[in-house]
Amino acid sequence: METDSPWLTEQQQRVWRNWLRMNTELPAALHRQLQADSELSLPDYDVLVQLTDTAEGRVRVLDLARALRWERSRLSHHLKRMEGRGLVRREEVPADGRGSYVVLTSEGRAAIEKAAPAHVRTVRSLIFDSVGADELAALGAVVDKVLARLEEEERSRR
Amino acid sequence: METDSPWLTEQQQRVWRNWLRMNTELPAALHRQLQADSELSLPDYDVLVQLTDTAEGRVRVLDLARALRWERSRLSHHLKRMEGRGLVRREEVPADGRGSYVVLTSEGRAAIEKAAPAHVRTVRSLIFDSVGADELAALGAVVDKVLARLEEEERSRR
DNA sequence: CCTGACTAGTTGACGCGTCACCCAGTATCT
DNA sequence: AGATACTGGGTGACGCGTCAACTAGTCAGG
Repeated sequence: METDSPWLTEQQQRVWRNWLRMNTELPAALHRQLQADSELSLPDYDVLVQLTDTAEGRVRVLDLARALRWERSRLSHHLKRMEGRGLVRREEVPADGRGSYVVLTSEGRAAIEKAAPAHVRTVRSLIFDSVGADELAALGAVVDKVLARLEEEERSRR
Repeated sequence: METDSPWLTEQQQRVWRNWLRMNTELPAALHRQLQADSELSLPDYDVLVQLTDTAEGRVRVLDLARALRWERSRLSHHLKRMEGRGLVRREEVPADGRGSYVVLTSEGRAAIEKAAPAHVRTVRSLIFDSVGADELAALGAVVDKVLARLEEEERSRR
């Protein structure tokens, strides 16, 4: 009814619109920088980070999907493209005929080592350099709350 | 601000990762809800909102693109799909043989009127219900700063 | 009027992401 | 051993988004 009003307050609307806009423009800016300084996309970067974090740069596809919080299908598509560009390679799993490993190639390792410093610099420059520790804490609190709600919603969906 | 230290602090990393995750999961959740309650996608919704905000539900394509901050190409692609589903219609502009109007059809109007309440409810439930006015202000401040940096970066790019 | 620059909008190709479905290998139960 | 279910992973189709190239209409200068 009118008591819990169906719309957003002025302030909420303003923050919401800007938030949405930032959420489209920030990834776009990061993507541009990454493309300018390397041949990597943002998702490429995420995959390569996971692989470098792993001993031997070798992971089971499903483990990688879980670490990235990606769907198996999405990862499969993406790995196919990355494999085509020589960034990763697939290997069979001796113990399980269904599974496969994803292995970081030397090109892949070289690519992310080349790209990482400028990428981190860009993240810092676009966000953290202008956001103090107190603001960061407030932001973190909001993000955590929204994530908690999203998880709640996800649980209730199953 | 220590622009020379190459990595992020612990706190910054934590907030950054959660932020990224929220930025992928929040649109996904909103999209799911919209699809469940209507036949609209999030971009469809944005387009329809603009059209209903306009007198007569009739806008020049370029004006629409500017209002949405979309590229002309993206809008053109999207309008083609929406036109195929009967949500909008194109009309010629008498005064300028190049241009065209986008017109909201009655199906389009019905679709967004049906979808809007649940969508707003979801936004409120996922975000604003758990974020107080003080936190909202802090969030707004951060968002504004990041947007300012993005605009600065965009200007320097041209 | 004609030519050249500019503008409105479209198209095609490609990367990204989801959904529905498929396939093959493994585990289990009898 | 054979039927069945489950699991790891892949595919195809389609919507979304960007980039580069294109078409057609307009406009300004000669």
